[in-house]
Amino acid sequence: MPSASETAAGGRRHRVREEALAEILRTGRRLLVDEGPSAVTLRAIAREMGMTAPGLYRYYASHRDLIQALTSHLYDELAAALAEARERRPAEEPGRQLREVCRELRRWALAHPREFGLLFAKPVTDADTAPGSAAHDPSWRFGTVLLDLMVQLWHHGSIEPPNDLDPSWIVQLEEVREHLAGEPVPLEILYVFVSCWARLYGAVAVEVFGHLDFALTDPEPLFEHTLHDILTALGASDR
Amino acid sequence: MPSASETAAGGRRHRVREEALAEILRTGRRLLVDEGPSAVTLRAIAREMGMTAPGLYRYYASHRDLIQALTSHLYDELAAALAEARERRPAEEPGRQLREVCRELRRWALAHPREFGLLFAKPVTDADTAPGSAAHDPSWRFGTVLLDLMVQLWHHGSIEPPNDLDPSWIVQLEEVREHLAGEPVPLEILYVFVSCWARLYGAVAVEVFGHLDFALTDPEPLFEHTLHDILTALGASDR
DNA sequence: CCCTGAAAGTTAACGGTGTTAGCAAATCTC
DNA sequence: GAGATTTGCTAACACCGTTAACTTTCAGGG
Repeated sequence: MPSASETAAGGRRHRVREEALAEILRTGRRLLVDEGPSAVTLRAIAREMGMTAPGLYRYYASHRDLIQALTSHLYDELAAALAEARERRPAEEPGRQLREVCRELRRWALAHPREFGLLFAKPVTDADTAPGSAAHDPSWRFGTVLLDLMVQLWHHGSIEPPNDLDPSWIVQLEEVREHLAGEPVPLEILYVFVSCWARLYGAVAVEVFGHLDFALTDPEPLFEHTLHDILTALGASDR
Repeated sequence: MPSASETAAGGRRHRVREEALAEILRTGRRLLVDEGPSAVTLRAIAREMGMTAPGLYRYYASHRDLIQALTSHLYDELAAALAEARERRPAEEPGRQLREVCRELRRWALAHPREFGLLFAKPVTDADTAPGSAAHDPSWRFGTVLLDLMVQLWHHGSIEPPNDLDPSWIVQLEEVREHLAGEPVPLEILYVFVSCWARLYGAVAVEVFGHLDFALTDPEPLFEHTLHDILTALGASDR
């Protein structure tokens, strides 16, 4: 029988372990923010926590795993921030909700550029995110906030589907469809979703990665223009 | 007086040095492509070249400098590829030229994702590219290929300037204007250029960085759609 | 022709990194 | 309290960037 000091979350031992796991990630993130990705080192994290590097192997099997866990955590944090932004507008107006969510994505990215870089500049920058890896699910938890909202928008608004849908896409789009709860979404509509996501990602990335610095100090108006285009494509014009 | 074995490029000694500099970069790039950015290491490069790591310091002052030189070289290669693509269409049709150049940018990025990542996912991923650093000029040599073509397009075509140009942009845009040869370009037109660059970068980056993999196997039609939008905004519709 | 001096490359070493093996202590379970 | 499990340690290995000091190579001037 479990000891009396247990909580609902299953065992005191288990609880302090969870706290240690969290502190490792917290420390790693602080290093990431303060000194850049190359400073997120097992020894540095251990040093900051007052322990030695090999001790961390009781919590993460490798440096790679630790970074992956941090990535997952950040995806969740971003998804939570987006969900919170969504709630700032009534559910009856998914257009306004989506606008708020897109703005929050940009806001979060600008406020946390290092974290954004870890999440969204990765697959090519270093180790490959395997299809079934631990970073896959969290990335979906993030993306679903956007996709679900687009589905709502599809119900409320009037998306005009493209007339020329490349047949090679159908296979992959059907896999995406399975990830969406509720009634099935037409593939043409999914195409619009994907193209809007591409546009949104591009608008945020080009700014956060510094590829507008050569010309603009404040790209916000440009982003707002892009956002307007996106919402129009989704049948949710300015009001 | 110089020895008889000299070539036009100034001294045999100097020539073998240039070749060594080039081989270092070549080797570093091969490591980048074959094993990822974290494998581009002084010791690995030296090992592949049959020498020892400290020897490389006769050529580059630090690992950072070497990476920066590699970055510059890749910017130049990309710029050359774009220029070559431009020449595939007659100068009288800057619209077709620009389309070819944009396609070549995507082609190059997909064929060299690691290199693209080094060039275009950097400022946030690690060390900061200082404003006056050596990577600044090469990045301009690349960007100018696009900007010059847009200027040509402005002369030939009909770009409709936006009616609401944020006043805070004027200062920075004027700095961009100085980098362009020939007659001065109106700031409103420059705004269109910048917004098209943002769109182009986003379209390529979202694909190369793998953020369409969840949905699409072949994003080319999506890119072509984006490209059509870009050319339309520049007053160079499909034909 | 040899002599000089710069350039190129070497080895040895320092502190940093991820990672493994083996051990000691603390803590939970019975 | 005894046994088992978890947690953290130290020592060590291979790799990294970087520096210092040394040797070798070799172009060029007297």
